[in-house]
Amino acid sequence: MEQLSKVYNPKEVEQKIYDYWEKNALFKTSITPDKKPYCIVIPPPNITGILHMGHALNNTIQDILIRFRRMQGYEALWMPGTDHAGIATQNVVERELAKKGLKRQDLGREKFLEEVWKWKKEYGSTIIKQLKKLGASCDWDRERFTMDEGLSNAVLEVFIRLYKKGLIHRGNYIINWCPRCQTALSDEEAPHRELDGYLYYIKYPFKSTNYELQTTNYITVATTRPETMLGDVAVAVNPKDKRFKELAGKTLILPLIEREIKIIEDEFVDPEFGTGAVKVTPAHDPNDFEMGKRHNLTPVNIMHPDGTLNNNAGDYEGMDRFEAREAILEDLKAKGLLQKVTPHRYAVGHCYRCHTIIEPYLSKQWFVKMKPLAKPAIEVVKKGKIKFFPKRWTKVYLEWMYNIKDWCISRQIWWGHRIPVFYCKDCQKKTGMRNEKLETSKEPAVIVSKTKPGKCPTCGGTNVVQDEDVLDTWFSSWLWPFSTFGWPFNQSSVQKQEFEYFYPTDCLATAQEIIFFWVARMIMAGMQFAGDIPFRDVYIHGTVRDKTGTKMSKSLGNIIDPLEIIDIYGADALRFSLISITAVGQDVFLSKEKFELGRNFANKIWNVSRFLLMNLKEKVEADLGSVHKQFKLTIADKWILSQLYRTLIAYTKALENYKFNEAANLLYEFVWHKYCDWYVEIAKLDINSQKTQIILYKVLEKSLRMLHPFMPFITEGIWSKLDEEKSIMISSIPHVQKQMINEESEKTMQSLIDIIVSIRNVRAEMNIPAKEKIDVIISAHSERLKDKLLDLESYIKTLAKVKNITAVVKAKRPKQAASCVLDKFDVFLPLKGIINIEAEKARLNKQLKIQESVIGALNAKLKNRDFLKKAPEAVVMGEKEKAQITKAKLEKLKESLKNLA
RNA sequence: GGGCGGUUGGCGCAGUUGGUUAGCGCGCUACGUUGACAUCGUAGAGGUCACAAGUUCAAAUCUUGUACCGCCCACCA
Repeated sequence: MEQLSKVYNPKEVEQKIYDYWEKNALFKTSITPDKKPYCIVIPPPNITGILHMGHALNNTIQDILIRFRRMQGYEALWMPGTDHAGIATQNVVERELAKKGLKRQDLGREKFLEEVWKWKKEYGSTIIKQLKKLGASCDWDRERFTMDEGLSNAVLEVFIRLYKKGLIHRGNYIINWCPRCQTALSDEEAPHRELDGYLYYIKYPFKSTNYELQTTNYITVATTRPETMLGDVAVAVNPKDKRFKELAGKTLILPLIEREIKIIEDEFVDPEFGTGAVKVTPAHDPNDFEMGKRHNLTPVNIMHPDGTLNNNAGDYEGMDRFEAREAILEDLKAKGLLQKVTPHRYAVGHCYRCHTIIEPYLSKQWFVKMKPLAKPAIEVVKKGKIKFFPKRWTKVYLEWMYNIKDWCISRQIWWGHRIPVFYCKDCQKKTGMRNEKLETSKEPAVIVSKTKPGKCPTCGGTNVVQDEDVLDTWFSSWLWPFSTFGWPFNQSSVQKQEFEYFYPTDCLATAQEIIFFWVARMIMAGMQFAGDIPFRDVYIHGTVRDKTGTKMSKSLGNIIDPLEIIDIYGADALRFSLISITAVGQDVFLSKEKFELGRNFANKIWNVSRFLLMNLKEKVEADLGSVHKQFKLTIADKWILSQLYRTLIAYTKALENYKFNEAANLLYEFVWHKYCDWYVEIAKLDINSQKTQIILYKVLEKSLRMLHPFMPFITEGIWSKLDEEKSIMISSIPHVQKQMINEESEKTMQSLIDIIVSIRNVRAEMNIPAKEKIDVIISAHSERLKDKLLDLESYIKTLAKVKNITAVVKAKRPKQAASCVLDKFDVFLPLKGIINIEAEKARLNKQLKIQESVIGALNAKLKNRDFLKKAPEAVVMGEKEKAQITKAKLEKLKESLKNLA
């Protein structure tokens, strides 16, 4: 068999191994009637994306699940793909154009889109390549893109279905407007961030022919955005507010613009806040918009889409909104109308793409009515058909769903699915309607269709134009779990069969940020269009942060690049480290050094495999199930097998409950601290025996299989050297052999470990060189234990560097010896001319102290009548036993101390 | 304003049916190269689990409250 290099070098092998998997089509899936399906759809990364730690964690988790299930015998499909990421991608391409001094408008829509597709072709699969480096075992033949023909068709189909049901409508509302991207955004795309700002108190004078009066007779309003005053159409007070009792209906002169506005009464106004009087700006504030409607006020829009002021802004026309703010404040101050300014902390929406401050902006947009869609999506979660892990997210989800608001889906950009709505200009002319007035599906001028109609079905006119807007990117993402299968299906198509086989998918793994954007909407879409839940489990993992707890982002420069980590430490090290430090649902605080954990572990696995291969005499064919019939097994043999299967049981349970870190730590503990530290060391005693070789080999081989979902590359690399057939990827997770779990051997092994550790301990304390072999006397607490000791002698000799062992029963401490008091044995090291009595004294005293505190606690318990009466019998028995052992130890320790003197 | 998460040895964290001498990794101290591994081995030091009250025979683990840190949601100008 081939030998391995001394240090594991991931760089050499990872790419080759991945190619081997792909070449042999090991990720491929198809309908397999005798297998149960297991399916995960990937959260499609943006085509603009490059792999960051969040991706690394998210996809490692999915790959673990997929590989684990595949090895459990499921037909495990991991459906991959990418998202067209409307605004993000458009921004990237626009930035490229800007370098050439061009704007997208210079190219025109068609040409610009060509550019985007070109960009996509060149860079759009970067992230996919990076996922492969991570080891992702997606079924790449099924890779989808949200703007593929099929997925686009699904998008249009859904739009039309919703429209026909009356769940999509178009209307004038205040929406979140990004003046930089110049598009509408949904509420989710405009997250609120707190800002330190000011509350400006502005005097609005009453109308009077007497100019003097105007400056003394006024009402004060407070605002955080003074520039919006140019769009004020009223001032509102609460009807119950006594201070303003007589003022309703009175006329004010809006400063700077000199427009006459009225004082109105509205319940919405909170008398406690500010001055109790509110400026009403229906075109620039959602509340004011509603108020305006209630009072029949015509909104005054003062802003261009780019955030500069328009011709309703008088002298301020052309200024940017924040520039205008300063100018207006100056002017108000000059006129003595700025009463005061107080610091004020408030939350404002920011564009989630470019972080520009959002402008609440009145415009005509398309909306999805969400309440009816939410209803079934709430039900399935409440009934537990869909489960969140960790559970607490259920509540977050439900709260959001209960308060769901309509979804603004139109975007004023070019890259995306164009809204399948056409307007008949001829009808518009005939009915005298203007485009702006179209609001309901009943309007004859609106034609909803996947393709451009040749002529208007109402009037036969050919003057038909398509809506300029595209759909929110998430309007395609929410269909992802079924659109990727080819929905809507033709009857009896293969796609339909596959869908029926794999859907509902099993698990969706994602980060918390995306629950509302995506998870909630997928559930609604699944229920509405696919007729069933999109997935059974939702696993929400934490956010990856830097070691100070700040979210990693490019702009902050605090990212740790997964590709760099892969380059230095290897993909397996990255994966294993990331997983083992990520507790369920907890955020991860990362620093580069943490990846050493995985690298070191990989190296350990590599080296113990290397050791095995160096010593393996022939191919191991035997099975563990029969090895105990064929050979007489030692304590250590039984112990490692017992531990193996205990580990397997716990490992499986952990993975089935999404406790990835637990499973990882179990493997680490087993492989390193049980197999390597103890079993391999013991096995060296008779490394050439067939029995030992079989067990060494088989335990490693099974460990590798358990490790494979976490560390796919190194396990495959070693596997290929083991003369095993095929790929480890398609081997199976070992089966539990319950009969191999052997408590007796575990107890004995524990005693052995205790003995060896105690001898090593004394050696260290007494500064006995490692090379110097010593004699020990071991006193068993019973005849039976003494017999067992004989089995263990050779282990002790080797592992604790002992020359002669004298086994006795219940012996007293010999003179001139260091002594260790254990549960079932006492160990004496006769040290000729004791090197250091003080050190021994100190050692014994330390032990004495520990045992005394233990016995103290135990005695207190055992003296407590309530404890004896109320605690379960097993617990009481256990404590009594412990007390007995501890008492015996104590006595011996005291005796040893006395003896020493 | 509402909701959620965290607070365990120097650092980073585990610890869900309440009962272990409270674990792990890094770091630290001492020793060590007998050929799997210095990306290693051996031994050790170091914490009464934020604080307070309560439930219980028994609490890091359950309840309530407090403090600090962090996150999410929210139309109070």
